[in-house]
Amino acid sequence: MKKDSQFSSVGRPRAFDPDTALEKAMQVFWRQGYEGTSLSDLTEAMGINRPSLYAAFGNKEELFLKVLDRYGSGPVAYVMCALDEPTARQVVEKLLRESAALMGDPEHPRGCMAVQGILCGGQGTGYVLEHARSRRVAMQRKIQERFERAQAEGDLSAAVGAADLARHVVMIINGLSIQASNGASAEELKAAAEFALRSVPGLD
Amino acid sequence: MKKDSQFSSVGRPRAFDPDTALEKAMQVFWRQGYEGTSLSDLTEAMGINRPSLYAAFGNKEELFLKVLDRYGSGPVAYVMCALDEPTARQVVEKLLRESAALMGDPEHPRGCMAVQGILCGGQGTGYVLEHARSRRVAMQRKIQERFERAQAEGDLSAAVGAADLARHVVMIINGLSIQASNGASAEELKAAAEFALRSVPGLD
DNA sequence: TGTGTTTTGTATCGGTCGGTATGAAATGAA
DNA sequence: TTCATTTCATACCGACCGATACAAAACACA
Repeated sequence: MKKDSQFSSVGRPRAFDPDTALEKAMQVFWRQGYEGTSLSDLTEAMGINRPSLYAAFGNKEELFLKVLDRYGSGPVAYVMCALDEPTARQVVEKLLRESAALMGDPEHPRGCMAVQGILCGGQGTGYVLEHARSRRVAMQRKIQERFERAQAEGDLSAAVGAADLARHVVMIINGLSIQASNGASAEELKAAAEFALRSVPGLD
Repeated sequence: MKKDSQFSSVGRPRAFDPDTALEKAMQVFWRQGYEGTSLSDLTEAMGINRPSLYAAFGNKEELFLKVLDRYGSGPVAYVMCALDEPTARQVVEKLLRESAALMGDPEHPRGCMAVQGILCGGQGTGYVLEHARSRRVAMQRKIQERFERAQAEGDLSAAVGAADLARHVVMIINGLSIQASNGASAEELKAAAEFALRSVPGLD
């Protein structure tokens, strides 16, 4: 019985901060994708050596899943936050504007990590690919449920399908991601979000 | 001075058809992406061995570029074809409907190859990545120029920016691609295209 | 039947991949 | 000081990567 993931006061203390190391790993995966990132890339960026990485994070797959968690609760936390907006219109506004802002932010790599780093993949990447895909689907479902609530509360027309609208919004966000990786500037992304916002039907 | 790419009547005849081999290669790259596809995957799918592949197509990079050409003049030829429609509205309709049809077609891998197989990439894939990106940008520009013509011809409101509209349409198409790789059915993709079509502004 | 030419199959190249064995170094406890 | 425990750094593992060397095989031509 090992007491893993529990920091122990005995033994040699680790010479790195797991949280900042995870942040560095996220940057690399974000920029290069899962398959495009080698362990050498990771250890160099994280400032640690291989055995330390495996001891702290398991292996490359598990590290990426941890990075995905961090990504969801960090840079794209605005998604869940946007669902708390009072009306469907404000939810969509916040989703699109924050997405454009994030993907145009020069501080991060371009585009969405869950799109950038995961779409493609050979046979060895089945598990990671499936995991990230289910995350994207889950996000879309959350948005759909929010729209269903909005219809029940009366601030969204019942004429449009909540599933259709949610899918449309997610498509716009993913479109923004690809525009960003195509080299679109922050201003262009902002303009694209506003343009799409003007065209979404059913939002009072 | 070698006379390459010219079929010579002398010497042992090749035992495979380069065109069908290229088709097989496209299927694999489409499904697995550039980095996710190994030479063993390619030779197995194409039914040829390594030296034959190199003699006929150069190397992995050149093969992928040839596949990209084939992709543009084959499965996605409808894009250039759609630009010949008489009005901007019909152009957009054809673009979105054909995109949804292609990406939902169970005969091909899901999604768009230029998105699926190229977005992510490490340092070694710079040239291929840049090439495919410039293709996506060029396609968007073609669509923009078509809209500018439509504005000059009067079937598209001058109130909307041609660049904005073109970018929006491309974003929808790319969004469809990601929906497809998320597992959306052909019917869902069709519905998504119709929904987006209803919401595009400026189309009479 | 040779002879030159091109493709074929096999076997292999150096390099890099993800993942580890091993022992030294650094701590708290005894 | 000594020991148990944990992390550190080095060096290495087999497997696979993209790419080739080499010679046998299959053709046209003489």
